Amino acid sequence: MKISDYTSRKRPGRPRSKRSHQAILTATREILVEFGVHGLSIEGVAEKAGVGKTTIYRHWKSKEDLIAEAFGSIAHEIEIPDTGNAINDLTTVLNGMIEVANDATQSPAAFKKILAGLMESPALLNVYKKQFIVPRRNALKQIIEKGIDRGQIRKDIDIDPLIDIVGGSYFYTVLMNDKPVTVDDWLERIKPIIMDGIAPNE
Amino acid sequence: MKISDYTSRKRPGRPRSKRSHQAILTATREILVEFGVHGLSIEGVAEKAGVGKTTIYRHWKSKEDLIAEAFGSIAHEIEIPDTGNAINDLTTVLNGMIEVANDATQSPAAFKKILAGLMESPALLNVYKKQFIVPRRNALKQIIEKGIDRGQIRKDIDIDPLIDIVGGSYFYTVLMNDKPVTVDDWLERIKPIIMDGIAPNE
Amino acid sequence: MKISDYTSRKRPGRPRSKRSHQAILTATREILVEFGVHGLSIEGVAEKAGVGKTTIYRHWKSKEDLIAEAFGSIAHEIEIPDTGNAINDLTTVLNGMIEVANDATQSPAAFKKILAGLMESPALLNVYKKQFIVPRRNALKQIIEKGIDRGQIRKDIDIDPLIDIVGGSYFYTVLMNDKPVTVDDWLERIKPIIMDGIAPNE
Amino acid sequence: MKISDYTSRKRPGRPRSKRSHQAILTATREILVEFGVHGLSIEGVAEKAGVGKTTIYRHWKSKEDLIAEAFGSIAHEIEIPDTGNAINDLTTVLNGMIEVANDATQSPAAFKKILAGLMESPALLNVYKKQFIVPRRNALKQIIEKGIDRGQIRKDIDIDPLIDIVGGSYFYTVLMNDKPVTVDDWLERIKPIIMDGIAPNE
DNA sequence: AACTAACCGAGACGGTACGTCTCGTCTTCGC
DNA sequence: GCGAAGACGAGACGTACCGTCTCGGTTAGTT
Repeated sequence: MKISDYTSRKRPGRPRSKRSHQAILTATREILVEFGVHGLSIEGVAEKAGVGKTTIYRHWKSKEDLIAEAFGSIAHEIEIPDTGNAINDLTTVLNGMIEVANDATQSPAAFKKILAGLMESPALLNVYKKQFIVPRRNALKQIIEKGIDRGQIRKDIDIDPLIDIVGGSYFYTVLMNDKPVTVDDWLERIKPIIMDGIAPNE
Repeated sequence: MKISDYTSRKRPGRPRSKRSHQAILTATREILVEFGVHGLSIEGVAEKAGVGKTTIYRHWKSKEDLIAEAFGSIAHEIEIPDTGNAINDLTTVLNGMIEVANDATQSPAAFKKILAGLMESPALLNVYKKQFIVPRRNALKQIIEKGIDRGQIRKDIDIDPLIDIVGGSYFYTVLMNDKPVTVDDWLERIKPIIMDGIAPNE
Repeated sequence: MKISDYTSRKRPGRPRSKRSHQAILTATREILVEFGVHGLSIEGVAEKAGVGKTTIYRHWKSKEDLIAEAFGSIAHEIEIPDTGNAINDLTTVLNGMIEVANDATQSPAAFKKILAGLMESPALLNVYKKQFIVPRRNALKQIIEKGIDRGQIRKDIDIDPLIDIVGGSYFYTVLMNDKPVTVDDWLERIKPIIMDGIAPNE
Repeated sequence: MKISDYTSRKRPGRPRSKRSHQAILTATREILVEFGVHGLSIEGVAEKAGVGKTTIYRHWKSKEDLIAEAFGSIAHEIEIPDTGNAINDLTTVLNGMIEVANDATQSPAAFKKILAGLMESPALLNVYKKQFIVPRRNALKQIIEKGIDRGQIRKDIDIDPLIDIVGGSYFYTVLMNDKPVTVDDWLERIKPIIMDGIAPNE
């Protein structure tokens, strides 16, 4: 049983409080957005959530686990678009990445701070990988593969490195720029270079 | 005057001890390599360097400042190669980036840890930018420009985004992979995609 | 509620540890005896007591408060003798003062050091007054008053100044002599002078 | 040569500055009066005197030595009165002790603070003994002896304990009272008790 | 209805590190 | 060589959090 599986009702005794669980997650997310990973302390979360520290450690086995779950609600799952046009679908997914950075946290600077904070430990890095990268990488991959099938993208393309390039440039742009990432900052600038690489050979 | 400008002999009183200054930097670098930014404490540095904490705070105004300077000696300046062949020169610089990651710190995992640690604060991020990115970006830029002049690289290329892509993918590869970056992991994989974008149109 | 009132079980949360509380007091007393007020540091107490510094600050709001309480267990309360003979009773109390100096701290030099240390601050001086002087002064006063009633001490005596003289000479003897105070050093020497002043006029 | 013997002009080089020496003593005395022994730091003295710390340590080998000398100018030497009336002479000397406490330091509270501070270390205690007690004890002793010769004081008196009682009660009164000592507080209160002990038996 | 197991909050626990302070000493320059 | 300025190693200060532990008191679902 996962430590945070508070819903499981096999075991005896008083069940975990959903209210507390939720309050902790909310407090965590708010602190994360306002102060970043760095400025988050368990004691701070406990106070903000009106909860004992023990309760937090009962639900999550570490600070990192808590942050992981809270980050999950920022970089939520995505749907994979399928309009029949691979280029459009790619653009949709990539735009979605920008939106996460700018919208999900209210303040765009917050996303940068959080992202940077996730580098603090291998565990948190894995959170970023699992919660953010993997779903998007999968989406891109599927779209590209479909695009290749449809002849919209040239078929000798090496998909994984391409996605790494896109993901890396996203990551880099988010972290290194002082301003929030915009479509023009990132997508429009990399497009010409990437496009040459994926445009179907005629 | 910078707080760490211990050499300036305008001011009266006992001059800052070069020996202590150096011992602190060395201790910092060693701790950084072994334990990462996260595992570095001022008290640890002081003890390892055989120095009082006050001396550290006298030379650097914060932990970040100290790390910045110590990082500088890991990601040292580079020379810009000029063999007449832009592609070769680019490869040299990019190989150099891999070497920094793998050699400068003895342990390749260390570089990943340090790099991640530098994301902890905007100040440290700037250190990475200034100490690592800017010199390499400048090198790449010069080489590309010369390559364009010589007709080795097509001239409608948008240089800055291209370099961002390369830098981002480097950064991403270093951080996201569990193993040290190798030429094959990174350079050989991105080459085909990048090359299509820069190869001269004939 | 006093900060050190760890016994009160009105408040929620884990109760203060009596074991730690006691260990701190013991360590404090031992350090006090060995090194004096001057040589006592909170960190030293914490280490000797096997306790975190925070625990000390949780139980006592300052170093002075801690010393005050620790001193209390050196200069403990006294019982007021009542044998019917005021002169004997006085002698008992005064001998008790000598015993405190010589016995309670194991080493007589220690009492001198501690007493001197208590002069360091008005707060500590008050501790001495409250913990040491006041109870003894009260005892002497009661005995003298009873002695006057019984006609053992002349009734026109001015009690307070007399006690001041006795207390002062005690204090002075403890502080100024290099050796521990003995009955002969102090009590026997002042007796003739005092006695003349208190012997009943016939 | 005493370390503070700045006047000696045997040795080569720049002579010690009387100006600095004096400034240090003055600053010390002023800080002593205002903040007590406790509140005096060498760094504070250096700054107030406009002098380097080294200079202080060149003139006095320790903080205690400096305080000793500065205290000397507060509890200055006394003259031994000899009016032919021992009781009058005693009163003069004792009044002088009160004056030292109240006048020499401007603020009477200061004397209490300084006196308490002198208990901090055996060295300082010796300063008090040597600078303050010994001269006054000698004066009292001489006067009493002359008084005995003249038949003004009874001759079976034990002089030393008597003086201890007087000195102790002075010391005690200064330290324990919150207000400055006055003639009435101290001298007038102890007189009746002491007098009975010294009045000549007729 | 009583029992019991796991929850809850509050807050204490031993620790580590922080950045600041002052100690008494050391080291340089310029008079 | 003295005097000033100020750096030096040392170590204590009181504070902030860490992750754990310990209370009295809930809150279900068994018996």
